[in-house]
Amino acid sequence: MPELPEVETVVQGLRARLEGRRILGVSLHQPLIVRGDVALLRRALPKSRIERLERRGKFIIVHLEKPTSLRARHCLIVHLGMTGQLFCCRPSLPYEKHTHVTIELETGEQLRLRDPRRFGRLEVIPAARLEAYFAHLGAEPFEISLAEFAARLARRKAPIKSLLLNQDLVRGLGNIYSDEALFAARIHPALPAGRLDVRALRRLHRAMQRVLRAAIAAEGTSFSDYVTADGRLGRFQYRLRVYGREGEPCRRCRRPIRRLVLTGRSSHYCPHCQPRVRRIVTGRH
DNA sequence: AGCTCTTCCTGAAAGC
DNA sequence: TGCTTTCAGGAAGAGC
Repeated sequence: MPELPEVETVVQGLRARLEGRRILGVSLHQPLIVRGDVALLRRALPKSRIERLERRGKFIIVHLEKPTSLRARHCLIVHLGMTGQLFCCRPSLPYEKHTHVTIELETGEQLRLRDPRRFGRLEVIPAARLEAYFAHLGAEPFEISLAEFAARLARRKAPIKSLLLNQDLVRGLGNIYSDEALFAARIHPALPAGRLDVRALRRLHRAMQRVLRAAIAAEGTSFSDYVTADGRLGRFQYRLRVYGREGEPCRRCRRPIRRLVLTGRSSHYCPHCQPRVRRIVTGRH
């Protein structure tokens, strides 16, 4: 599942092959992957030059220079959903199933978007609408201060795990890195966020940044479909402490990792290393 | 406003 | 063995 480290790895890998290059054309094999104005996408991409790539949370933003055929600058926005792959390849590479979009580049290469589960999206918007488009998104995990992080979680009653997944607070964490950050900070995923004390908040703020940096250094976690921009696998799956390890021994205390469901998402944790500091009323049982 | 549930989609895994 | 059912999850939108 592409989360911040996977998206960052893809963006870094694509920069050298895309920035400064011109787009020749675009083919939509599965138009349903496109959100918003499909006609605009078909108009804006051909003949545009790619100025630069940017990541915001789990979104990829391709900034396009203004082609002579259009009045304004535009941006291509890509979200990889949970099985999306965005990669450069030679045109001779056979089309894999679920390849939805092909973008032809002046270099002779192709930029392809493949996404078996189709939770991803592709959209072109005028550059002037970019900030409004992302207005709801929370802060970057590497930019948010501890004070701001604490303020956003204060008095919230939802489980801390659920709020880490909420992109409006902090952007970029998904199920894997939320679980890993909570383990590293020794915080139980079901704990209401507002009950975290200052020390727990500091541990979580640090753990979140440390886990994400380590995952970026390892080029992400290849758990299901994720590959880098060159089609290689990430390496962080070998360093996961709790995610996907239900029943296996905790790497710290050797007790079995458990799994519980919070707001429809599985949470992996160690009951011993991540104790409930106070009794939680869950409303279940 | 805050929180939870549902929906979209496919393939792998579990169940019978 | 082979078919059917269940499950996984990001984020938008509905509902409470």
